[in-house]
Amino acid sequence: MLDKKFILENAATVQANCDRRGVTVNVAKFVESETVRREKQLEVEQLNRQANEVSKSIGKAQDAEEREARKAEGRRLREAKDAVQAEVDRLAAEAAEVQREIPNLTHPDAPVGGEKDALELRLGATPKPEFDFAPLDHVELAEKHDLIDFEAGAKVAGAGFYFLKNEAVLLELALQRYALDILLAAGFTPVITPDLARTEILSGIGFQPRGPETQIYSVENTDLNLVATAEITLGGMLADKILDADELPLRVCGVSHCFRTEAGAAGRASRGLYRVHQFTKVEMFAFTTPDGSEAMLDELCGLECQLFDGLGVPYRVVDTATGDLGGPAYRKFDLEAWMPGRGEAGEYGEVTSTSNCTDYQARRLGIRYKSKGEKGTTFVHTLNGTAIAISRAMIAVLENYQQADGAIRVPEVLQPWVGKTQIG
RNA sequence: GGAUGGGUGGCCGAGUGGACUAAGGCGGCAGUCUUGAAAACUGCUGACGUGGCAACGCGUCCGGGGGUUCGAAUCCCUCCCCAUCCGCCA
Repeated sequence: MLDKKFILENAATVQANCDRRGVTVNVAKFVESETVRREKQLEVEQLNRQANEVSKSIGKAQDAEEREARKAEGRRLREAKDAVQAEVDRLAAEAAEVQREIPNLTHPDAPVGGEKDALELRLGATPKPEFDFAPLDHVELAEKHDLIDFEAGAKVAGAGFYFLKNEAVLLELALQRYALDILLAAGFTPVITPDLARTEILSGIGFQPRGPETQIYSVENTDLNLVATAEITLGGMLADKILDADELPLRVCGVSHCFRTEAGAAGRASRGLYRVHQFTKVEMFAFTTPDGSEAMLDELCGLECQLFDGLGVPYRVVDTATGDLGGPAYRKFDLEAWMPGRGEAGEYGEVTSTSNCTDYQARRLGIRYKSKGEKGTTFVHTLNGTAIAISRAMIAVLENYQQADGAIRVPEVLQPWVGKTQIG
């Protein structure tokens, strides 16, 4: 979330930013509640100070009568304080409600508009494959080679779940190892995170688990939720910590399962593995100083490119438009892989996403840093990026690597872990 | 699931109603000594909010919430979390 004082002092800018992002928020209402709250808060502090003075004087009272008189005075002051405090609490809740809805600021270079207005920045190293046959989509390929059982998934857990079988299992593990090796070389600390997290952590990262259109599965009778991404657990890992400036930037990568309800999403574009309720993901996360986050966003995006160039999958990089940014993101780059079986004659489909969330998450999670020899603390900047989301990477690999005879070649970088050069 | 013990500043840890203005230590910063460093010694050193150019002042904060009291880290209620042991278990 944004700093209260910042919103007060830049109300017009904040409102304009919300409008550009297509988020309906009444910033003026926040300003009104917060302004009055501050005035009332001063009253509370005055009354507290007076009451404290009275309390301290009681021990020095000369006689019982004076002591009783001062007790009464103290009681009166505390009651007066409680009344004003109640008003302050009400106003604070009112302001907080608006504050929670206000998204992060936006990078000035981000394209303005909606999903269609994403700006293509560059293409990957691998050209789109030229097929002299009609390519199959991953669902057909998976069926042909007995790689995925959607029917059993639906029976056991419902539509959107699946069993991976045979080489698909080896591919999943190979993709994880492939990503981890590259990230280890890039200085990331590998982590396997919990697959569940407390509501408080989810909302710190910017998810709203109990809302009506939530993407999040919650566990009944507990405060736990299935995580939608390891971004949640990796950010939460350092919640309430004060780091040393020397430790920054901190790079961690987490392996977790990801669970998403995908409420309201269905249709041809969601066929097969593309939009599922559960998948495995290797996620990058970084904590930086404020002046280090822009470079880190480029670093994370560069790693995503390295990963997909290495896999030999064609892709493009896009700069997400303002209206399509999630609340915490200041700027977001997506990699869209070429999926020959998608749509009528192949389409790009999102496979990774990397965001600079500046201090928006850190402020909620209480993650700060301290520089040697300086007083005070500063909120860190947090960034996240997909290394490999297994299900979508698997679509891209299967569809791009299919052969005329129906076999699927295994990308060279995965062969050591898959243990074969082709499937079928 | 059962039993017990815990949650206090960046970290460790003392503190059972009024000088807590939270002891002490570690760490950090500055200085003395030293060619330099280390050691030793001396001093400073929590967070957030608020007012002030500043010195500094005021308020809040001892896991969360509620209560008792003129006054709570301390007493009461409640919830959460952590540790250890037992039971069960991959």
